[in-house]
Amino acid sequence: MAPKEVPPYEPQSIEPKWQKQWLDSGQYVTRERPDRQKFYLLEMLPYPSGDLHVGHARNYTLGDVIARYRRMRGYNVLHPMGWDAFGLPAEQAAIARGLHPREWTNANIATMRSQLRRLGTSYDWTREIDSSSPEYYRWTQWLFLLMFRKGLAYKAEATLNWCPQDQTVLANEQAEGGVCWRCGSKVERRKLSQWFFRITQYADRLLEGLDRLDAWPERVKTMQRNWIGRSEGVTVSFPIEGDAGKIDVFTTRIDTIFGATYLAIAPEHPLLARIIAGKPEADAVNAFAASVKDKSELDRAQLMEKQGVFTGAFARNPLSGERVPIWVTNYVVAEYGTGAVMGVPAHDQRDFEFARAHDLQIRTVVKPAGRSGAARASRLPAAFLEDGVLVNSGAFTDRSSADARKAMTEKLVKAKLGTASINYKLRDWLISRERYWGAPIPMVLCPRDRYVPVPLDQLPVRLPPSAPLTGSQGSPLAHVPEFMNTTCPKCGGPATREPETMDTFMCSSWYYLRYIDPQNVKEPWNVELARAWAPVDHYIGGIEHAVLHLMYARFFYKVLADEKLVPGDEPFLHLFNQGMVLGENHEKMSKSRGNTIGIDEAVQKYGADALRLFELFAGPPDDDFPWSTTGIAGLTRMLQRVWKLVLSNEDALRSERGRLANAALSAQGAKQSTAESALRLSVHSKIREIDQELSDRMHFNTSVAQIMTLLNDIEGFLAKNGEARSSPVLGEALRILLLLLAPFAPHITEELWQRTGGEGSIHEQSWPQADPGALARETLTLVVQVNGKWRGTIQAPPGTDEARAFELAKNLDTVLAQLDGKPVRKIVFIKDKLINIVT
RNA sequence: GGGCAUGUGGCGGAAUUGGCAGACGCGCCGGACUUAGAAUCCGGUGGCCGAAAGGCCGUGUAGGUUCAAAUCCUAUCUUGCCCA
Repeated sequence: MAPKEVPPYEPQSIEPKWQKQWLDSGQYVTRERPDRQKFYLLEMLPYPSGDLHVGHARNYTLGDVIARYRRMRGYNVLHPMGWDAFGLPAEQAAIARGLHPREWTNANIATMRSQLRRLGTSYDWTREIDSSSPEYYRWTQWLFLLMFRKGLAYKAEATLNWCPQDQTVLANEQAEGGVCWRCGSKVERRKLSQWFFRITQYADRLLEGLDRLDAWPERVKTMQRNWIGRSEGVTVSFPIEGDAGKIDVFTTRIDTIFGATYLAIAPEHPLLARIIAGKPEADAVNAFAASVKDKSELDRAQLMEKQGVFTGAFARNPLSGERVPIWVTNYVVAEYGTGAVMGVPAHDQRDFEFARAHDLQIRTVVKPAGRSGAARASRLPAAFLEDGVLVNSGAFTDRSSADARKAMTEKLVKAKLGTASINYKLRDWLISRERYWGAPIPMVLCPRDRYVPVPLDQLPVRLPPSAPLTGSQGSPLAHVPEFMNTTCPKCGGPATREPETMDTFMCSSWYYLRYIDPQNVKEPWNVELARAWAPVDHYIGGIEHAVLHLMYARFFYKVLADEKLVPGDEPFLHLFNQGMVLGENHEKMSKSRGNTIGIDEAVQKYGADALRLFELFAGPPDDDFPWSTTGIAGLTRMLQRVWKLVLSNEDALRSERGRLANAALSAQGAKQSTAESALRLSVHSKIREIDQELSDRMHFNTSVAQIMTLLNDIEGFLAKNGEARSSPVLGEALRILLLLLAPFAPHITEELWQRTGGEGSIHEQSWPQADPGALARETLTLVVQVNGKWRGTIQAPPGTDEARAFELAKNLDTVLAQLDGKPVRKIVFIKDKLINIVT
């Protein structure tokens, strides 16, 4: 039988056809199916920037492959999509172009939604959410009020991070290293009254939960642990000389207190003004403090030189009784700990550098265990940071660091000069923003009743349709009288609304719960449904949210768990951080570098299936890889070969389908030719290996390679066995090829399934099962080594013993030549694998 | 400075448990088809020696453990990330 003429493969026409069909038929709408095991698969909520490139396409493709695979495996899959639609860029665009943020956002959502559909993703679009819609932010406000009721939301004045570019305050996490997480501007310090969430109350639980997240990348957990920054130590008081006050310092190394030769305090320290009052040093101190305060946190953090001035005041060391000078320095930050540290130059590197620069005493009080005599301080090249044995420490001399810490703490506690305490780097989460495009904070300020929450039945507090957007002058809402002027829900008197909006990280801290019950108008979600679906089984997103979104969402979830609104206490079981797609020049893809490849462009040129395959094939999903124009062309070629192969051998596929079950094929194994058995071995071993990747390891690059190999094997089989075109083994191979390829390239497989008479959608078929009969081999290839070097292979039936293998091996010419009559000293034999002859 | 990653052909990468290094793809070389090209198909493709059979070398570098090391250990360098 001559190969049939086949029509050309035209992704541009078949792909949109199936995308429409899938959407119209509601094939991917998720229904409650208590009879099936649930699988909640989620990619991080995207911000509708309206600008998707092939790098963004990568994690949606990864997610879609998993979703399609799990459905074929019989899971009830929840795979939703929505928009993190509040946020600054919409407002900036409004200022720059006079567009309303709503219009700009809607246009971007429309673009991105169509781009995602054009990729062939299988989202349940009936659950789509828009965090900037009143139907959604009503519940964000509801959650704010829940926090308020639980005493977890409060308003307080503090010195905060202010981004001059974005004209708003930022949470600590969002100003890491002193720069704005969004725009990279240097952050300024401003004293303002703002709303906070008491995330610090959950610090220990956030830490403890990390230990149970086995399926999270270790580095994300480490980053969260570092950010929370728990340290155990002592808060110890240094009484100020000639003053009733005292300076509290926190230290994890109380054992070094006898080496404290000065105290360093932040320029913002509350007692500073008092201790310098009337002193000759006052002017110099004030000038220095002012110059430091002027600098941004970034400048302060990056300043190599440790600067400071003496205040003229002294304090008393509570254990040694020694008099220590108090300095104001630029390296102690008011926000951390108590805003003061004890300077122990011999045992802290920063103190060491500072002491060197300002000629302060360096006194060794801990020496390495087992060495006699303290090193001479003047000759120390650096501070000695480790634990050891105490010297020069009064009654504590000769004790170990650990011992001394215990004893000193006890003594200080008894004397009421210290307390054992735990310090965290984590600060409370600042959630108010001076911007328009966000969810209004549902609080009313009444002259009589102070802050009064808006009653739940009055939610949502709607954003006014417009507000003056200038990018300056504080909260835009404050300039909208219709919004601001209201009545107090408590006393009915005139009152004003809170003019600030919420951090958009609040919207994304709970959205995965809204997908579970997106149309609910009575509550944010139904608790029973949450029990059925939460937590998210597999979460895919970028490493940039390691601390931000992922910590906020965990905090929310724990609060909700306390309220019994969700099952368990961690929202995301398995976390996956995908790598980046770099430009063809191996640089990060960005507009400014001019190396971006848009989704539309790529789909137009190569088709969605080829794009998806390339994104998966180019490398393991957690590594970066560069875009390659010739690389993706190779995937188009592969799809063309699949197309031709299947259509020109349609008859084999049709005749096999439905008539011969796997079992029947296996039973007639004896009747199969060697070539047929070899083909079945290839087919069924691919099932097994692809299965393992899709459910465990997620290295889809090797799965795609397996499918390519299978394609090569089928073509090779046909090239050598032209007469086998009607073989049921060929039919089975083609059917399984299509099924295995379906999650990766959903359109071409759907089209071929239909063209070859398959019933229903290929995506609703069961995933193929590897047939153990096909995997059983008559002979295996054993590696033969002489002295650990490869010298050939032998064919032997499974279970061949050492003696027989040695017989076969020593007859190989290459082995004979190597043995060369030398006596065999030892044989290493690994059954069914290898024999190594040692001479 | 500390911690965690990372390093394999011309390129992307594979080798899941210590057991044939380089699967699969790209690129390149040769051939078929073609007036020619494109597309497609077939063959080759780590380096060195060799007509071939085959041999030697080879996973950043230097050591080590082992019958056997890309894989384990020690030191060191590169690049990246996090912390300071």
